[in-house]
Amino acid sequence: MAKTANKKELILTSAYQVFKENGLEDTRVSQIVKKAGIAQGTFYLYYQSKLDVLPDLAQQIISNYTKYLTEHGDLDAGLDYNLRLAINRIFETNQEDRTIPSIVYAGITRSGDIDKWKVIYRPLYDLVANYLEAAKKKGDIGTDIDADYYSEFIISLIETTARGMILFQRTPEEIKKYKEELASFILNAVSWDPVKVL
Amino acid sequence: MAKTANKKELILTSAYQVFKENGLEDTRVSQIVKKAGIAQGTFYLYYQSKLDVLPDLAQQIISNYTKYLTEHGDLDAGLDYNLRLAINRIFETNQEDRTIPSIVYAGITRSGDIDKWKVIYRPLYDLVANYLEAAKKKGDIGTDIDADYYSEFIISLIETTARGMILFQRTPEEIKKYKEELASFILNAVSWDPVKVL
Amino acid sequence: MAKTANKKELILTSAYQVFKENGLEDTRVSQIVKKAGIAQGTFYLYYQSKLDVLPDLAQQIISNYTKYLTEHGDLDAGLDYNLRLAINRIFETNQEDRTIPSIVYAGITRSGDIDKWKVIYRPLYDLVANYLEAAKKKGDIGTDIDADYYSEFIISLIETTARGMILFQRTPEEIKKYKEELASFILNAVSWDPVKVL
Amino acid sequence: MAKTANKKELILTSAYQVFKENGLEDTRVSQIVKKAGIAQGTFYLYYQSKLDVLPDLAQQIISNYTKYLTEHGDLDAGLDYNLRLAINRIFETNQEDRTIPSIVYAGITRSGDIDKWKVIYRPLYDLVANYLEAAKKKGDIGTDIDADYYSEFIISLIETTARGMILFQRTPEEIKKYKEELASFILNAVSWDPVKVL
DNA sequence: AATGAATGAGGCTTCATTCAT
DNA sequence: GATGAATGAAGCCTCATTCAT
Repeated sequence: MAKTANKKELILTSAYQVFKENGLEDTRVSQIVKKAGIAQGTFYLYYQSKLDVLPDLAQQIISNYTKYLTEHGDLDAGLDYNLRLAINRIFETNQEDRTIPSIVYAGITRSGDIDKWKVIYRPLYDLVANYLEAAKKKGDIGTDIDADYYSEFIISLIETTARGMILFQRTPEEIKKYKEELASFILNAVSWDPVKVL
Repeated sequence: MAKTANKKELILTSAYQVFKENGLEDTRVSQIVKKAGIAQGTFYLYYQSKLDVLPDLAQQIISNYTKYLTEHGDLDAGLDYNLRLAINRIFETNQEDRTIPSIVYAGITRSGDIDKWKVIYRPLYDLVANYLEAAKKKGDIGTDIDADYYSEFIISLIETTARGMILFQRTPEEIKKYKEELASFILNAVSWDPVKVL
Repeated sequence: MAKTANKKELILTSAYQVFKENGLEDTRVSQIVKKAGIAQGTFYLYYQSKLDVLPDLAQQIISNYTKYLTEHGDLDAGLDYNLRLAINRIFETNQEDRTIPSIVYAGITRSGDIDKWKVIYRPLYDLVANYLEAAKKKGDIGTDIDADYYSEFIISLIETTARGMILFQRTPEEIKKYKEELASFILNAVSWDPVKVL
Repeated sequence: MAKTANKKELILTSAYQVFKENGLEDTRVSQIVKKAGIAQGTFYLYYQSKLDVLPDLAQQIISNYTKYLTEHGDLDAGLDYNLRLAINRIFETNQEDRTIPSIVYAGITRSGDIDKWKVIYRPLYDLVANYLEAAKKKGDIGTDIDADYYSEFIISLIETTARGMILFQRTPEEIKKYKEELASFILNAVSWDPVKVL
């Protein structure tokens, strides 16, 4: 039934908006259903609790990263370019929507279904791993690094640092500096030679 | 007054235990006071809410890291040695007590008093920055890296990765591998030359 | 229409099973329809609520008593024999299915249609009354007892006592003793002379 | 603290009144606390649910029977007198308050704590057993009857029959007749010789 | 400072019932 | 007749917080 997919979509969209407005803690199921224009009981037809929608939401967020980087990235442009693209995108997204770190972090932490999260992050990890493998072939970075582990470290570090920008309320100037230092740190980590901070 | 300090200590100790047993969400003030053997109202003489005790708890955890590394670290032993010491210590502590990531993260996220956190982490950041500066002087690592930023990245990355070990229930073998890769990643990031994974 | 009778039968059968498993309170219409393999709405085509099926269920239970006693009883065998037969049967049925007292009692208590219950019990009362009348003719029991009242007392007492066996979780030995004492009590009540407990 | 006993007493009193007005099913905890003039949460300091108060209520009801019979009964007056006193009292109490059978029956049925009920009924059983023993000594009734079992049967039968009066909405005339027949049934059951219905 | 009985707001969740298909 | 997604009223119960002692 088309209606079904529709209801779930409605819940997802409105849950995201309410989380954004009120934060995770202060979001009530009643607010979600009100915004979605559905009955209270309908919510429980699709999710068990407000936290239960987090994986689906995170799925969208992470997918958007992957989608954006796939569309705007350029394997030939070098690791440097693609890495900075990723940093910018993740920083900006977090900046625009301060609730994202909560959704993603709290979602992972509280979710009973941890395997879901592996699946969610997989495409993003693979994308970055591809960057690394391409750079290896071009001779830009060390051939002995393990792309699978390093891609995880890279994504984790970018996300964590982006989160810190929000938590500690960094100014735009500070953020700019952090992004540069972060890029240098990561590039150093993978490169044959240390990359100079510009 | 000794009594007063005693009560606060009691709350802290028992709060920690209850958090450990039940997790942050499922901890009730009533459980904390019960375990502490004090009256419900007494809790509010010292803390405003259960979340209000998190900074004090995190303070202890992070201080323990600093203390341990100060005692067991050795500036002359080289960055490699001290870094692996830090990784091991943080991984082990998280492994022994799975509630630590929640305490530290949720503490930061929910705390109204964000400046408190800067103070808490400062000594640990400084310690790692010292390692870097010492390594610079010895000519082990690049002189152009910014020790302040890099120390933050390093600590963040270790903590985030350690947390991942728990969340994704990594086996001891996997954890060992992760620790090695993580050390290599960080050492690469700061060194003149890439460090080979053993 | 055969289909219709079929659905009602399905509901009755599955309702009985669910009551048996979960008890009256904890039974949901959703469970009944699930077990019956029909749609939620279909239930309401035949019954107004879960309590509404109780009279039909009790009807079956009480009819089974009457049927069994009619088939296995023997007017010539004397009151003693038939009474013990009834006690055994009612005790055993209750023992096998602990939900029967609830069905019968709650059915009567909550049912709006009390006349239905008079009809349900009538055949069983009449059967016992027949036993008493036959015994009167044979001179075994007092001619001045009112068979209509006494048959009610007898059935009520057996059912109540049988229910007590379950509630108070009597052991098989205790139950045996209760059955004997109960038979003696009832036989004394109707006989010219007290009947000795064996 | 005197206050404590007070609150529990308040709950008990008002619960009884609300049960009486609305019946067991249609009673809400909110109604009980409103009538008691206490906060909703206070209720749960003393009872886990509305059903949880039933044993305490039944305790009072059964105790009242015992108390009344102890005060108005007369061992020397003979079993006949005391039995009719009990029948009258139980019938009248049930008649005055139609919710009593529900309280007592549902209380037993739903209570998790079945031992509580044994304690509640014990004094009443003992009282009737005493009547029987006294009658034995006077030679009024058979010496071979077991007073413990018979007293249970007698009380059960009176209560069940009294309940039937309400359920089937018997007229005062019918009730009178039932009481007589019931007395005769019970007296026959214990006597050396059948007692004539007057 | 310490106590702990009392408070009461309000979110969660269930589940009988409906009704468009 | 049959379906089952959707409804939404309504009651339970928790639990942080207070305050008289």
